[in-house]
Amino acid sequence: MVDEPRDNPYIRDPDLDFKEIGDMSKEDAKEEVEDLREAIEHHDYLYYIKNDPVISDTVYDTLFNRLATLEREFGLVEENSPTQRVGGEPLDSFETREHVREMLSLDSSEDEEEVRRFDERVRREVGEVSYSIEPKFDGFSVEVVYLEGEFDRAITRGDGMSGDDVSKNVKTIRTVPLKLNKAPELLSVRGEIYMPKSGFHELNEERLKKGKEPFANPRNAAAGTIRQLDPNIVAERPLSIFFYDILDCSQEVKTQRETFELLKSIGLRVNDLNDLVNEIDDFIDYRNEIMKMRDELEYDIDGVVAKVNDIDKREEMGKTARHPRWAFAYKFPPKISETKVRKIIVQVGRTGKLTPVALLDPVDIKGVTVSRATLHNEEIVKKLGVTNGSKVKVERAGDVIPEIEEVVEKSEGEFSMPNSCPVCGSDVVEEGKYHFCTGGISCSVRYIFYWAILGFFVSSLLFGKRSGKSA
DNA sequence: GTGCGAGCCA
DNA sequence: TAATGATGGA
DNA sequence: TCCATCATTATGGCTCGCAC
Repeated sequence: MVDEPRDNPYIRDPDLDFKEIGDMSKEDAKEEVEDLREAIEHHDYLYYIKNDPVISDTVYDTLFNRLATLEREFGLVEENSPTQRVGGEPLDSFETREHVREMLSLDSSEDEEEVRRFDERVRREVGEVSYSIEPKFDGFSVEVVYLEGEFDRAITRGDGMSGDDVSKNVKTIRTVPLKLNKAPELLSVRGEIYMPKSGFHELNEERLKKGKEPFANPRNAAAGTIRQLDPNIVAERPLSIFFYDILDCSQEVKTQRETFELLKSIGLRVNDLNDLVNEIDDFIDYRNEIMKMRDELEYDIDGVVAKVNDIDKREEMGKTARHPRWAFAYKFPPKISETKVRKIIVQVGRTGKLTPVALLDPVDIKGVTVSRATLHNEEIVKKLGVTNGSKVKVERAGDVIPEIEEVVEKSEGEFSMPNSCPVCGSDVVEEGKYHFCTGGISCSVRYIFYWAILGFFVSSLLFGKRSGKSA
């Protein structure tokens, strides 16, 4: 638990009878600024993280304004002062930065059997284990680094090795502390940024009033917000964060449980639905319990995660190129909707591979309009029996990728791959389960250069127009 | 002001 | 983000 | 046979920069 600062006059029943600025020396101001910062940090913690404020909003605002005034009048503005959350100059672009350690994604499935197989593999490799279990948040993850207990930087996941430095934007998030309490010298943590459902709805109402397009769903609103170059806009959007992992820490941590305890004790916001179990059955029950609560939560989740609690055992299990081998996400079943296939089209990829894609009557699946779904190859289309005009069940696999589940109502005819390439007209050949365009380079070249030529044409027009004007 | 591609998130 | 299929190792 | 890995394909929403 974060300690209450001692000998600070602005914690409980703050004295708001401030000295006249004209009567103060710079030393006086410095002292007061330090007390105010410490107090405001603490009040932020109580308000945003513990949800248990000890002063009213008006008193808070008074303290905040006093701090801003002193900083301005005496030239005491500092980067990690609470007053610096808001505002700042817009960036030209984001800098790319390396993570202290790679940020992997989790292996996952909706299938209970897969979860049991994961458990068997774990026990085969490292013996008896307990699992730390927690919800899987549907936001986007960032690395946040604290040095000497002070906020240093925040980096998006990117390709896992390095990402964009979005520090200025992340600093506007009230649930991200700028200073930590008794923190290790070096601490790099992973957290999930999200937009609370209520904030999302309020934001959309405001946007409608202003005649702007509402956002489609909280996740994309949050992801879009963090890509804003102007932190002032970010500051007005309701973002929040949960921290859940340590990437690097100068203090030894032995288990996932200790991770949560450490994060909490230094003032980082942690979700409280996590638990510890010894049996995989308990994890499966947990998933079903959380699934029932899903709609009542203030944030979107797309499943639950089990992590081997003991960190030595994790190291023993290691990782693959994409996932740690000691963790597994048990996802919720995707929402299934019915719609009609308007038409099956065939796309040609960079390598000349032909892929059938179903164009659908648009349906809304959990805040996303689905209007097309890949059918992978001819064999799969035939196995499913998808034809133009048939009624189908669609889901979003992993709540992301549209996928045709089954045909509900067939229609006339049968799909087959065209004999000639829909892009260049060359012959099409079969290679295993796939079809390829024999136009080879000339097809893909034509495909790519079509745009290049168009671009050249347009730019030469433009060039002609400009030189005409200047002449 | 609008539209489109690139590049990002999942 | 997911699914697929080829490939290579145990 | 089982498993992991790789390359390739695919979706939708969002912001930004640039062209018009």
